[in-house]
Parts: sequence; structure tokens; C-alpha cells
Amino acid sequence: MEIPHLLDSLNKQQRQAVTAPLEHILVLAGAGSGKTKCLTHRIAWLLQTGQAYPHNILAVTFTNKAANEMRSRIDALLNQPTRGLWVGTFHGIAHRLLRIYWREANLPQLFQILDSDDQLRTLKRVIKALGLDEKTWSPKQAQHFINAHKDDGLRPKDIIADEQDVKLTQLLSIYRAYEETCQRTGIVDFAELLLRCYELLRDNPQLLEHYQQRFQHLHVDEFQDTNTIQYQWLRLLVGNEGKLFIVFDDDQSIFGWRGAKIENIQQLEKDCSDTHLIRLEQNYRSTGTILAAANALIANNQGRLGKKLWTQDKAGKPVFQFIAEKIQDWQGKRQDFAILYRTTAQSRQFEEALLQKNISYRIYGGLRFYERLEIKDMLAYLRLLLHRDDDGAFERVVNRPKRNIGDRTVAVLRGIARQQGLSLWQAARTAINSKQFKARASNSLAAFLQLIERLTEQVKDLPLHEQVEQVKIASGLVPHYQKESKEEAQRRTENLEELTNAARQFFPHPLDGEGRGEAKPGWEDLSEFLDHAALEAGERQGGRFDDCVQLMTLHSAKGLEFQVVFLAGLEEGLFPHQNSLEESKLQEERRLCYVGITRARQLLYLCHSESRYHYGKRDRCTPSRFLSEIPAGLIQEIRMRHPVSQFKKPVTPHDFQIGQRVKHRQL
DNA sequence: GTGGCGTGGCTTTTT
DNA sequence: GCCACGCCAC
Repeated sequence: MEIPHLLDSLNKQQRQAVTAPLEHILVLAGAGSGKTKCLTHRIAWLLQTGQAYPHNILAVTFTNKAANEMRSRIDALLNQPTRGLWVGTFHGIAHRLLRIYWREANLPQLFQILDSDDQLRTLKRVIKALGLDEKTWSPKQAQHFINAHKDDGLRPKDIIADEQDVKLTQLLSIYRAYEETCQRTGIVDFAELLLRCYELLRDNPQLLEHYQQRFQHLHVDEFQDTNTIQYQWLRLLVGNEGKLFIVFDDDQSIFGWRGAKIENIQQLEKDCSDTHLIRLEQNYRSTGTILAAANALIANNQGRLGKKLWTQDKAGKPVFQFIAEKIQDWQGKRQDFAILYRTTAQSRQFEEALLQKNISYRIYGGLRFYERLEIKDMLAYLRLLLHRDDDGAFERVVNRPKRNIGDRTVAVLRGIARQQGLSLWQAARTAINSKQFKARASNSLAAFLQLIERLTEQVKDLPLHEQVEQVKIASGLVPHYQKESKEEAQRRTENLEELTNAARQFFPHPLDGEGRGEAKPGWEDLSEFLDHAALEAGERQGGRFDDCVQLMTLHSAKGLEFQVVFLAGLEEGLFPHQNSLEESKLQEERRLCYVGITRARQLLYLCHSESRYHYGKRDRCTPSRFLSEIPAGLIQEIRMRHPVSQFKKPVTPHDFQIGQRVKHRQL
């Protein structure tokens, strides 16, 4: 594409951003203002004007989806795949660097990635091994404690614990023990990828300098979602010479609760002198009315950088405040609809209502492919082939399918492992050799060890997908699942079949080179496949239907758009949520509502119930304060024909009672 | 080793 | 009200 053409499709502000001089460019990009376009065109612009070579460019996103989208849009703009240009998630890029520089990062070459579920299981074992009570010291809490500190760049030694503070002291000791376990067994959790990579660059000046010189242009998507360690990592990498090009929207910062620091934007302006702010305020998505509602709502927040979205489109229909059944009347497609809610628990009622009306739907959320039980079981076998000392994998499958290796036997192994500082695998060896078990337990255990050894030998020269297939057969998992209900068994078997397919289609990604490499036998492909499974857990559970209404939480709707949006449950205590009524949290709730509103292109329905069940009790609901923050003139009120009126006192305005009275049924 | 029962918790989620 | 998980009894 010629350079002028590259700019043709851009508006004035977008063009200004894309062609901005080489300073730190901060693009404040409102909802639907074309931020990905801006980012991808900037990269194409730098390349086509000869201001940068591909290998000078790094683009970072939060999700794999965003990274893939960006990569393919850049390729499309340039009419070819671009080599040397790095596009990836923060975690993906950190992982890539750690795989190359594992020595410098003080990791074993074959370090493994732990997903959150594995991390939790590991913590459970650590807490047990410390002799602590799981009830007082919940693994969940410890997990949060550890991840939050890693996200802030803090190791146990960086945390000052007052000895009087029993709780903090104890959590710290768990953190320490967990770190020790991870280091000893070569496992790395998600937060560790970032922190370890930050430390790698910080502590290796030559390496840092190399990458500072290489990546002169750093592009960051959704910058308002960066946490402390991500920010520090970026700062390190950008150095004194590099230039940042960041795209963000402070009004769409909704992940503060998981460590995102919206202040990083101000911090960046403080840390880098030559920053230049550009606003993208023209919206290409929604009607004027929807935008007016969104603008009015968000104006109630303090400390905004400030922007007002506008559109050339007509005003559009008023925002309805209302009740459903509209879906059946709609002329367009089912997938034009989205029902958005604050909490996952709300989805069930909609499911039931839609089921009853025979409207196909798709729920986002739930388990993803690589998170499913049967898949994780298979992955555990595969992990054991590579790493005998993977205690998590060992515990998971040692008795799955049943091999007469019960809890008691495993408990003994745990004891030996703890005492002698061994892995469970080594402990099993030791126990068998020193005849610590009765014949039955000893034989069963020996048979399991042999199975893994034999299997390793058997598949080591096969291509990846055959390795997976052989392990599936030898593990005995399939007959194991067959014992479950028929549908369940079939689903699990299908998923395992799909895993083999995934392995067949999997092409490894050489670390230093670019693009896709050749599949080859040995353990490298398997190792990469396992990384892939952890880092890209796959799409959220999808529908079997093509044409369906989309159901999801507001958080997962970010970045998407729909013709018609129903925002459900606009009630005090639910949205804004009970636990978020304090001012700073309330502002995040309001931004969440803003995100919800700006997902709609044509029609927006704001819904609230008069009453709903809350922990078993039926409660009256007060309409959300967010409703009253939208000018009444933009809203057309609709009242349902048959409101559930268990309360004498009439309530206004109205109600979304879809499915609330339907008897619950297991789906 | 499994099933039945009691208890607690209950916002949002990516990697 | 509902689910997930842990514990105990067979």
C-alpha cells in the first residue's frame, strides 16, 4: 500500500496520531474511536516511511485475541507477513525472553508454566507441607497475596513484616515456601513470568541495552490496564532512546481490582518529559443518543482526563428502560443481541428464559478448552514424560484411572518427599527400593512408574500428535471416563480427540527466528505445546449454534460491540455492586457501566428488577443510581405487562423479569 | 474408594 | 438458594 493510501481512511485526529513525530505519544482513544486502527496504521506508517525496520518494533497487548488481531491487521496493511516484528501479550513476550535467556534468568532450561489452577493446587500442597490449617490459611487467599505482591514487583525479602502481625508473617512464610518449591521444581506462574523477565533485564545491563537498541518503538494497547510490574518493565525497555506509542482510555479502566494502575498514565507523563497527548473522540459505533447517555453518566466521575465522544450519526432511538421479549421481534440476527450483566450468577435466569422461548444463545465464560478436566489430565501425563519431578502432575494422575494407589499411599510419599527434600516421583522410587510399602501398594506404584518410563521410551521419536495419541491410549483415561454418564463420557472423549487434532495442527515457533518452524520428533515440540496450553487456554466455551444471542459479564464485553445491548440488573447493590460502594470503587463501577453502554450500536435497553432473590431471600430492589445519572430526556421508560408484584407498594420505573419465576433446572 | 451430608461463601478475569 | 468442597462412615 502506498503511503497516501495508508492515511486515506483516517480522520484528522487519527492521522495526527499515526503521523506524529517520534516522541512518546499518548493516544486517549474513546470507545469505538478506532484505537486498533490507529495502532496498526502507526506501525505500518513507521515501516513505510523508513523510520523503522520491523525488528525495531514491539507491540504489546493484554490478550492473545488482541495480539492476533493486531498481527493480522498489520500483515493485511502491509500486504505480507512481516518478519522480525514482535507482537504479543505481556506474558507471551516475557515468556519468549525467558526461554531464550533461561540461564541468565536463573531458570532450568525446561521450566514449565503454571496456570492459575495449577498454582492453587501447588499452594495447597505447600500450605499442607508447612503444617498449616487450610481453613485458617486458605490457598485462595495466599494465591492472591503472592500474585498481588509479584504484580507490584515485590519478592518476600522486599516485604517488611512486623512480627506482631501474625497474619502477614504467616502469609510471607507461605510466599517464601512457595517460591522455594517453584525454584526447586522449575515452575513459573503467570505473575512470575513478568517479574522474572523484569529482573532479567534489570540485572543484565548488556542484555537490556541490546533490547533497548533493538526495540526503539514500543506500542502498548489498553495501557490503562497495566499493573506496576508491567509499567516498570516498559520503562526499563524504553530506556532513554526508545519511543512509546500508547493507546488508552481512562474511562474504560475496569480492572483496578486485579492490580491495574490507572495512575500509570500520570506516572508516564511525569517520568517522560517529551510526551504528547492526542485525543480520539469521534465515535464510529453508536447512535447520538447512546453516546449522550454514556457521556452524561461518565461525567459523574472525578479526575478524568476528559473527553467527549461525538458522532456524525443521527440521534437514534431513545434508550429504553424496560423488559424483554424484544428478541423475538427483532428483524436482524440473533447474534446482534447481547445481554450483559454484572455477575456471572445472573446468567442462569437468562439461560432458562431463552431456553424456554427456544432462542439459541451462547454464554461466554466457563471453562476453556485447555482448562477442562480431561484435558488437564492428559496434559499431566504429557508433563510427566518431560518432568518426572512435576509433583502437581504426579498427584493428578497417579491414581487416575484407578490403580489402587490411594490417598494413604500418596500421603506416605508426601512424607518421604518432605523429609528428604525429594519429588514425589523420587520418593516413590525410594519407597519401593527400601520396601516401605506392602506388596500390593508397592506393585501398583511400581507399575505406574513403569508405565511412564515405558511410554517415554515409546514415544520419544514420534511427532507430537502421535505422542499425544499414544499417551491417550496408554494412560487408560478414555475407559476411565466411559464410566461416567453417557453424554459426559462422549464429551470428554471428543475433547481428547480434539486435543490430538490441536497437536496435529500445532507448529512450533522457533525462539530466535520468526514465523513457524518445522514439526520434528523429540521433546521440543511437546514442551512448546505445553507452554501454548498454559499461555493460550483457548476460546471461552462457545455455542453450538451459529446464530445466537450473546450472554456475558460486562467485564468480558470490553472491546466488543453489538447492535442491541441489554444491560441487566441495574440495581443498587448489584450494579453498583454491594462491595464497591466506596467512592474509588464506585467510580470503577461507573466506568463499567460506561463500557456497557458504549457496546451498543443501535439500541440500548437498561433493565432492572423490582425484586430478586439474594442469598435465598427475596429482596426489594432500588433502581441503580446510574439510571438517574442519565438525563431523563434520553430514556424512554417501558413497563412490563406482568410485573412480579409481591410488594403492595408500586415501584417505578421498571423491570426485567425474564425468567425470574421459572423453576430452576440443571442445565 | 465412594457416596452422603454438613458447612461456608457468595464480584468482576487474563495470562 | 446454590454450589463446591471436605470430612466421615461404610
